[in-house]
Amino acid sequence: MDKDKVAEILVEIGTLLELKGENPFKTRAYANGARTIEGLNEPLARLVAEKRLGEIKGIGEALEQKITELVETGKLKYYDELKASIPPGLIDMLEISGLGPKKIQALNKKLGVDSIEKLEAACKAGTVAELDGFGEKTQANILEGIERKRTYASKHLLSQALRAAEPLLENLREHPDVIRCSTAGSLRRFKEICGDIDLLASSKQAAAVIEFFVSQPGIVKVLAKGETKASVILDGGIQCDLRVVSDAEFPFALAYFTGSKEHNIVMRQRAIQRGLRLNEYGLFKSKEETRDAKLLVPCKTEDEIFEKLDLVFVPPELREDHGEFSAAEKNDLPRLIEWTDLKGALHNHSNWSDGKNSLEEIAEYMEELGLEYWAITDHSKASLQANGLNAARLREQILEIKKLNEKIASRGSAFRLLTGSEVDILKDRLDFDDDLLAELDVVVASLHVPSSSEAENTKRIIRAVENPLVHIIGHLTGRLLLEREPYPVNVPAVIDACAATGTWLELNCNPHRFDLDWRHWPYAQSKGVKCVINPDAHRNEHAGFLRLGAGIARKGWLTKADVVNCLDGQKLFRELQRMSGK
DNA sequence: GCCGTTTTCGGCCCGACTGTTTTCAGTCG
Repeated sequence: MDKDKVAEILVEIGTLLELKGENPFKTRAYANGARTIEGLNEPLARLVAEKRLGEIKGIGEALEQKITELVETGKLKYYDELKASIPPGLIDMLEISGLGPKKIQALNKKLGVDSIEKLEAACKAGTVAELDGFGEKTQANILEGIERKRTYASKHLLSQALRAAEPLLENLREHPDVIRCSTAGSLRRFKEICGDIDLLASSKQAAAVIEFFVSQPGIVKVLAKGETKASVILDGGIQCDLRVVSDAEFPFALAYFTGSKEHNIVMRQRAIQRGLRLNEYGLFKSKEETRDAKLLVPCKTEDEIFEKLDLVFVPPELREDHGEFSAAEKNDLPRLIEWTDLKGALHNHSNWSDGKNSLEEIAEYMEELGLEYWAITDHSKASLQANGLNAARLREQILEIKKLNEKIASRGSAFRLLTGSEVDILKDRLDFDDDLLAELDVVVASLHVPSSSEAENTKRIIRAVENPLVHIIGHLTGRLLLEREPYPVNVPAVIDACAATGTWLELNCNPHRFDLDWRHWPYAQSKGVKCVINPDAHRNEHAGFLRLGAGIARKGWLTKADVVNCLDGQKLFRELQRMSGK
């Protein structure tokens, strides 16, 4: 069993224990263990075989035994028994906002509710309101929560969350009572999927800012509104929370609301170890709760908070407790890539296959953006649904692009379109012969019709990796976020193969894909495998995906040196030619 | 369930908001 599946089961055990009313620290131990396993850079099977799991922080005796059983037998008796003891409907109920383990337990024990349907019926019959600790209001909120869960998914693409957040932030910024404001939460950390939007503002007039916020256009419901905090549902179903603090508190609140839960726990632990207390209002020289300004360790920015905890500044994207603390302690954090480092892209489409724009339109637009190169890699003939090019049309396109490039050069511009193909990885070969591939500047090989077998997919992809004419493996796992699971493929094995041949791996920055996932990049980087951030653009506006892609690359700890399309035109052309032996 | 320069037991991050209460439990982030 692979590490992702193991991690998934550990998370589920944590959830099940939570529903049983177990000690919350115990349930957290499972969630922590899952994250630790997920973030391993070493093959889990090897750690198990060498009995070294226990050496990892966060994995104790009990978890070591359970993970070993999972890896060696593919099953876990403890998990199966636990799962059988809890009606599956209770887990679904956890997704209703306002319902947690305690309430669900009470509903289950006293009313026999074990599914969302039964819960809805009980609410409508009025029996929920009669329970101790419940009331009319709670009953109504549960019904509303059920309705909301049905109407809206509670997960949103990063790009959608950004689009919804930007106008709100813009308006807040212009409000006269707002001193500073920022996104926070998963959005600021650049998670590929956001559950909600977190906004933070500083002001001397918190109440006025809250009032202003809840009256914004596009708000369909106000869920909660207090003196310093409001929660609303936006058109489209995204929940948005605003917190308002004083300006002195702002950096502390920003750090607090940006870090993942796990990151924040470590931050607070570091404060405690230093005899301090950290919360969203400040860092205090105190062991008890306080907001006493005399005890405050003043910090004007987030940098200073990290400094006081003997850390260098950790960029928001890294605040996941995925190793940033040990690196920041040693001043060993990488200088992450910036989106402005990107000089072009190597996987894009035109109206010759399934894209919208013509070659001329693309060249003009990308040159205008200040990019140095843009590869046209239309689909190959096997992708019928995408109007893939056959050999004759591709050769025709190569000529077109050469002519267009001459025209651009004659104007004295250094911008170039590159010829290329996104060639299908077929069952036993690539969709084009090597002769044709050798005529192209860039070859991206992608698997579009995977098999259901991991071994088979991995074998096909590695065969493409080993073809010296293939520069890049496109969207390695084929996932579509919130739509389609990744197809089964042994990612570390492909990374190892790329390391051996020098083949590049794509970070497809279409916001529906973000494939390869950021969690895999530290391993790729450790093996010296280079990344190419590609928008897979099907229309000119998709060039904007590059900015998102750089954010995801930052989340994967990548630097300018790790990303091929940070090279300027000349260097990149030389690299492409060197790889294919020209 | 994990962990240890307050160590092998007794801690484990912290505060806002809501609804049900009349001092607090549950939930959320």
